[in-house]
Parts: sequence; C-alpha cells; structure tokens
Amino acid sequence: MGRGKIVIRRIDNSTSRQVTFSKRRNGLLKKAKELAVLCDAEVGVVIFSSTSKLYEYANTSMKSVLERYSKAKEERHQLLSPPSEVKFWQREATILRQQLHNLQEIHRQLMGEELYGLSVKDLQGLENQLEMSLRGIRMKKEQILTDEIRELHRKGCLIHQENAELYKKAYSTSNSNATHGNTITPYGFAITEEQHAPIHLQLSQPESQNFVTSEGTSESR
Amino acid sequence: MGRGKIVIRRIDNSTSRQVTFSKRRNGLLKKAKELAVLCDAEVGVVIFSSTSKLYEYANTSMKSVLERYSKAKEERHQLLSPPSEVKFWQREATILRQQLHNLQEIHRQLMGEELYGLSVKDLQGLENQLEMSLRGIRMKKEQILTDEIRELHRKGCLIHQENAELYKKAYSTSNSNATHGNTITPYGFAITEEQHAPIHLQLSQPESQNFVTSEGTSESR
DNA sequence: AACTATTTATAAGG
DNA sequence: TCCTTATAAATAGTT
Repeated sequence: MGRGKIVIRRIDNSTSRQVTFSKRRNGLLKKAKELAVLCDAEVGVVIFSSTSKLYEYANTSMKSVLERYSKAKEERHQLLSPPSEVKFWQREATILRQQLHNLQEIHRQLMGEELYGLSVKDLQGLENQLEMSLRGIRMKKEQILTDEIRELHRKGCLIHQENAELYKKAYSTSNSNATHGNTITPYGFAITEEQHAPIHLQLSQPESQNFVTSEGTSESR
Repeated sequence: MGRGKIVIRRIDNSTSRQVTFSKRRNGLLKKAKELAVLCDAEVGVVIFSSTSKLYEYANTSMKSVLERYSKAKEERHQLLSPPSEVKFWQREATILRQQLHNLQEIHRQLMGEELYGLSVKDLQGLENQLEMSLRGIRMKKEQILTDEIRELHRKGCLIHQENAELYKKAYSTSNSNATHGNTITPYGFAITEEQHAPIHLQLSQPESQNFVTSEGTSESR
C-alpha cells in the first residue's frame, strides 16, 4: 500500500527502516485499538524497536492482559519463581550463544576462512554472494566519489564565475574603456566545463581495474 | 476500507462482530509480523475475543517478549527478587545479544547491505577483504576440482591400461598371429593426457560469467 | 512532516 | 469460513 509493492524482508537502509517502523507501529497500534473497540476484545501489544525502545498498547491495562494471558496459559511466569527464572535465562543464553556461533561460522566462511567442509557447490554459492556484495560496495563507493566530484565541480564553476565577475568589475573600474571580449581568466577553472563528461568514465575504472587485477591488490585495512 | 465507511464503535450485531473480529484479528497479526520482519523489532500481540478465546503472536516467543517487557518496566523494581544468579544470566544474555547484534551488522556489510554510514575508506577496506576472500574461495574450489579431475584421470589411465591388457590377452588367445602395432583402444581415454593442461583455464571462467548475470533475483512473499 | 500513487485491508454480500 | 468486489485505509516513495 504505497507507491510500490515491497517484499516483506528486513529493510536495509536504517533511516527508511526507522521511518517505516514509526509509520507501521502507529498503524499496528491503531488497528489494535479498532479491533478492541469494534469487537469488544481485550488486546495487548508490545513492541521493542531494533534499538530496544519499548512501545505498548492495551485497551484495558497491560497488567490485566498479561495476567489473563498467564492464567490462560496456565503458566506462572512470575518474576517470583527464581528457579524457573534462572532456567529461562540460561536457555536464552544458550540460544543466543548458538546463534552467535552459527553466524560466526558463516562470517568466517565469508572471510575466506574455514572452507574445509565445503563442497564445490557451497563454494560457488559463497563466490556468487561475495561477487554480488563486491558489486554493491563498488557501486556505493563510486556513487560517493561521483557525488563528491560533482559537488566540487559545481563549486569550482561557481567560484570561477564569481572570479570572472570580480575581474570584470575590477577591470571596468580601473580602466573603463577596455574591450571585454578576451578577458583573462584568473585561474584555470575554465577547463572544468570540458572535464564534466570524462569524469564518469574515469570513475568507473576502479571497478574493472580491480576485477581484472584480482591478484595484485596489496593494501592494508 | 470496505464497501462503506464505518464508525469505530462496538458492533451491535453479534454475528457480524464475530466476522469482523476474525478478519481484523488476522489483519492485526499479519501487520505485527510485517512490522517485526521489516523493522527488525520484537513484537508480541495478545488478543482475547469477547468470548474469552485467546489468540497470540510473537515473532520470537511470547515468553521472551513478556520477560523483556517486565524487565524494561521494572528496571528498579527488582528489589523483590535479588537472586544474583538471575541477574548474572540476564547480563550474560544482554552481552550475547549485543555481540550478536554487532556481528550481524558486520555480516550485513559483508553481504553488501547497510552501506549507508560508511566512508570511501571503509568501503575500500570491505572491498579488499571481499576480494581476498574471493581469491581464497576460488583457489579452494579450483583445488577441489583439480584434485577430482586428477583422480579421475588417474583412474581412467588405470582402466585404460587394464583394458589394453585384457584386449591383448583376448586377442592373443583367440587369434595368436595378429600385429599388435595398431591395437584399437577400447575407450577414448587416450586423449586425457592432452586435456590436462587446459583444465586450469576452464576453471577460472565462472568468475566473469557470474559477474555479468547479476540482476535477475525476484522473490515473492 | 506532507503529499499522492499504489497497494492492501476489509465491509458488504453470497 | 471462504469467495468476490467495491471501496476505504494504509503506506512506499518522494519532495
């Protein structure tokens, strides 16, 4: 329900993820209220943002909802029962440790380490993934550089223009009768106009360069 | 959002209230899921129908949500349960969650996602890392394939030899006077010798192939 | 934060 | 409960 269809998948861009979170959080809470009112239900919603901020809604009270929930579930997840509490957190830690472990393994493989148990197919998959990542990263890098250059160019043009104006003014003030057909440009910014086109070509070089010269890259991070 | 606009007020007709409850309950749960996935949030929803039937959703687990909720709400109300063991495990879980979070961020960057806050230098570092990884993975892949081919070749030679022996034996048994100068080779394994060299060249092909075919990933939910 | 083109949810009806 | 359809509402992308 927007300008375009989206796939339900974690949003990469953290800014738009945050914006979407805000919009959809409000949407969810509104829907929860409407459900409660329209259908005479008791509803509770708890949301933790990815930054661990808490948002909640309950048409009655969260306490009521949670108590009713525990009762319905016939669980006393009371904070007062220390043994099960400890067990819960131990399990939580175990799960987290496992997840961490799994991710670490994948990470090592992505770093080109620990390739021992992998089949050719696995390796091909890794290779494809890395190539895709590389493409993304190079595009991003190129974009940043292009933007930067474009900005510098813009500024250069402005300064050049300003300079030309100043020259003209200074010239006409000191020597009011001169021909202004061939004014001397103060700095070498006149060429910048012509440089505009080739910029793009030069920028796309690093990619193919790196691609071809895959062996000879010696640089420290 | 329907054939007509409605006012948010308890639906009198119990049948249509029930129908609406069912529809909107599903809608709410769907929205909750989407929010959790899209925005990387932890979400819990509890619904009691007017007939006290319980419906729930939690992207992680309801228990986890509720524990986290209680903890967030009673950060200082912990005077009641001071068992340090619980605190220890909670801290453990927090640390692990943090580590997982950090690693996930790095992982996403390695996957070419979330490149927004990165500088050109960071990107260059990532690029170098990925290139190094790629080189390692390709070497590993090539090695596996080379080994495999070498092994097949060895076996092929052995079988060829064996076959030649058998042919000779069979030939000399049935027809003892034939010329053995141009024995017919039973299978085409004689060429394998010449194929040994070009193998290396063929193996490095997939690289450029994958580089060209990049866009075609479409996924539905 | 506001705007809108679209998608999505859902009210009404079967 | 499920299907269909017209319409209201939500929201993705943009400014």
